[in-house]
Amino acid sequence: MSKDALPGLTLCNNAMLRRAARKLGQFYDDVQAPSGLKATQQGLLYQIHIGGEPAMGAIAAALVMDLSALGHTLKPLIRDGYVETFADPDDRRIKRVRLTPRGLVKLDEAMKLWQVAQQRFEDVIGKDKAARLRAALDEIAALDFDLPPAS
Amino acid sequence: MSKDALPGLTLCNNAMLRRAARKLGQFYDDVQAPSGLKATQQGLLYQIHIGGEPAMGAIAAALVMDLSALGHTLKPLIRDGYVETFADPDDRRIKRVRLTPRGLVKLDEAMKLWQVAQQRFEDVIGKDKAARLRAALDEIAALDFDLPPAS
DNA sequence: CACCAATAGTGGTATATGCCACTAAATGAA
DNA sequence: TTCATTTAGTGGCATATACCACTATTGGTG
Repeated sequence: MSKDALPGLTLCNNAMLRRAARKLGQFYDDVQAPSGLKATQQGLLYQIHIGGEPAMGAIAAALVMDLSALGHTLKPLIRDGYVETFADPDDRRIKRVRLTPRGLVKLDEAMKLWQVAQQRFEDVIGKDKAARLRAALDEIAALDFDLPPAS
Repeated sequence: MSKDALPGLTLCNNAMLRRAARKLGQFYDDVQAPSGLKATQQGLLYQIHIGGEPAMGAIAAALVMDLSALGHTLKPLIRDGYVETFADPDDRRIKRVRLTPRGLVKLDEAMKLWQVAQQRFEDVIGKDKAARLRAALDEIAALDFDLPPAS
């Protein structure tokens, strides 16, 4: 069997997803670079902002992200003074997160650039297609792969 | 706790893409774990396999990945003896990559698990929808965001 | 030939993410 | 109340990825 006959990685849903994520991530990062925030950081700040002093676990769940990964990602943002954490008074296991005033300003700044990137992407790909894509991606993020055997 | 009233990050194409990539990546990784390879590594081995001793730059281009990122990602695979590199005799700047016999065996093993993950995902999401999704993702990976140079 | 610009990779540094082992705090019995 | 269990985070380690500065080659030019 010749290698040339083998199907490319175009068939792998996961590989395609990652590849597109790299491409789009580079684009959004590029546009948002002047703010000093990566697109991921801007998204995280936004999530915290609209979350109402969310618990770390809540953020991680919303972003379908490992809790420890969230903790690591948060560190540069805390170091730079954009977010701060505090223990929930009713349950000291819970650590809540909020933006600092400085973080709020920075988020504002980054959001303006985000709009530019978002707009340009949708101009290029088409608004409808983008909406359909997001719907599909949302569905994937919500999937449950668990096999339904004994329980 | 439904904060779905606010314009969540569901609107950001990039955030949605990353989130779905995390989710799907975790699933594929999980299924492929018994092989000892991450899904990304399996994809990379596969790309090398079908590439015919590709140059590093060619791999990076195919995967829409930074060249230096590829170099770093390759290191564990070289360390574990799955791939090896050699200089192109006609152009010593170029470094070509190939699978070792051991790498080929490992790829075979991982591909069997990949099929399981791939199959299960498509069972859950629907084969048509998966195909359409891959097409959209392929399109994104091929986009050119450069502003028209107004020449 | 001598030089300079373009090309291909390397290494360092930083963020993004995941898993695992471990700690602390709350919970649910016994 | 006491103790096992569950829940929420932390820290360490490893891979994934990007950008930048730097090196080694190759090619084109005067």
